Amino acid sequence: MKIKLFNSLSRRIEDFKPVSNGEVRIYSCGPTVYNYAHLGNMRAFLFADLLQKVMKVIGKYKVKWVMNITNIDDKTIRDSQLNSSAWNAEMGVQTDDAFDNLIKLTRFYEEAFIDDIEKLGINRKDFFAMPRATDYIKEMQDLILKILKNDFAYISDGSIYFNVNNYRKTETYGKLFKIDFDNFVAGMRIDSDQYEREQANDFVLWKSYKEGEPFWDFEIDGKNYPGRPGWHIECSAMEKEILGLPFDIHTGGVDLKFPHHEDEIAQSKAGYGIEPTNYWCHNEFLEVEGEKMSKTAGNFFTIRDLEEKNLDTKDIRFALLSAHYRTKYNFTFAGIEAGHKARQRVQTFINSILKDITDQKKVISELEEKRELQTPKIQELQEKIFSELANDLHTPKALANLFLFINNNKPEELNQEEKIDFLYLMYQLNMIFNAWTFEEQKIVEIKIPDNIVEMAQRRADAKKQKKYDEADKLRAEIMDLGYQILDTKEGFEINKI
RNA sequence: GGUGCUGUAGCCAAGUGGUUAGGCAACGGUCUGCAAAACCGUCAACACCGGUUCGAAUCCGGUCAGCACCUCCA
Repeated sequence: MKIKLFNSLSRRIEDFKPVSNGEVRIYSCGPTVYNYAHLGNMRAFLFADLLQKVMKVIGKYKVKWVMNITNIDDKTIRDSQLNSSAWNAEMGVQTDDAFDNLIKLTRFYEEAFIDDIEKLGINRKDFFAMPRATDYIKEMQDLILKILKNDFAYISDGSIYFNVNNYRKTETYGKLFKIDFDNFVAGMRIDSDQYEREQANDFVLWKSYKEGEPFWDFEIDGKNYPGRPGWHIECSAMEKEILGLPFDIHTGGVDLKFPHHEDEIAQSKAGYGIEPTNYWCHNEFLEVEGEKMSKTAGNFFTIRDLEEKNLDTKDIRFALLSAHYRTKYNFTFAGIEAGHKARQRVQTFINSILKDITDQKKVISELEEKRELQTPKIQELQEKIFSELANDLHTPKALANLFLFINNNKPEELNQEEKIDFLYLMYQLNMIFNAWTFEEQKIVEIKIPDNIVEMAQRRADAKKQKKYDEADKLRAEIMDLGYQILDTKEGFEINKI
């Protein structure tokens, strides 16, 4: 199915056409690993994951998905410095080697990051690569040399800056973000080091070495400029090296449009002579109870925080995916609960279908095999759901269609073929949403301890004799022991909670 | 100041000029001694004021309110 995407370059929804047939190359701005990623970060990564999954499942593309790990920047350096208060024992022992400390700290948070996204249903195996910035210093230096050679950069006080004014003579600076240059420059001068730069809005490509910081040698025309890369150059070099230019889609949060992505375009054009990508896709922010969530504001939740509050990470994924990625998502605990209920309703429906299938085991084991839908009813449902997802990843409408189907169809009214088709469709859909399970539904004989069964029996007897106080008391006791009594027409059931 | 976004029922959230978005909650019902679960049903909205139109949540103008980015930030 043809995919449509909103492209930040044109500010409209466009038909997606890959650079090479049948393959999509995606680069996603990844985390800066100086702390645990928070839920707001996660929305960006969930969006990127949604995109690559839709490309695979609905677009039938082969996907190369790259997400970088920014492990060198002001914050990773700050927090890894000797005697930093951000250091903890799990990272190891600090040495007087700044680079060694940097790697220890960032590897620690990198591992934590991957754990966290996997909890949210993002599979690390889906990444073609997760390059670390420090592994591509050479490539960054090569790009900087090219930009210098093309006269779009200058050296000042040991640092190297991009010359925006020169660039603007022949190129557009402000493709993703309309810039009012008069105002923009004036505003920027206040906080910037104007003595070092020809223009306040010139951004840094290479920062000169400072005492106690990790650094790399950089020889230009026989002279060494020890230092480290600027933030924007990292992505430009890595995406070219790993994916080649131009690749298909670059993702990130809306805040990255400027300056980060604007600068990526400029660097790539100025150095390689080509823009990095054909489609820029940006997700909107996540807010908490209507307020912006950010690292600096301190009102953020990490995945770990939410797990401590006993939230199911599957519910978090589902809730975030049930809003469109280009609208602000308002995170509330009530919203997560609503998402949980909604997700369970679908699961219940799937389970009732499974219950009615004659050879469940076989059907489940064959779900992952390629298969054409046979029944018009489910074909129609698939068409509705898939075309919504293909239309700029419209998950809310896709889910609305699913719920309409569930509301209008009873499991027992579907015939055997329709049931199998439905399961197959849901299996496909689950490759995107990662919210449901397909497990054999049987009357499971859970081992209930004898004393619990005995108590339940006593409660049933009490109930029969209309001694409800006693019955309720026993029910409460059983609940405290971790079991739940459910009355049925036949008698009662005991479930482990 | 510049750039941009948003304002839809109790809450969340789609809406591409005309026909039920959807979810949660609530309420009613089936089932229960009561519950729980499940299922069935009901319910409501378009910030405000003008305009265009046979018809506007949707287009245009204005007003008000909120938010974000321009500074590290997904």
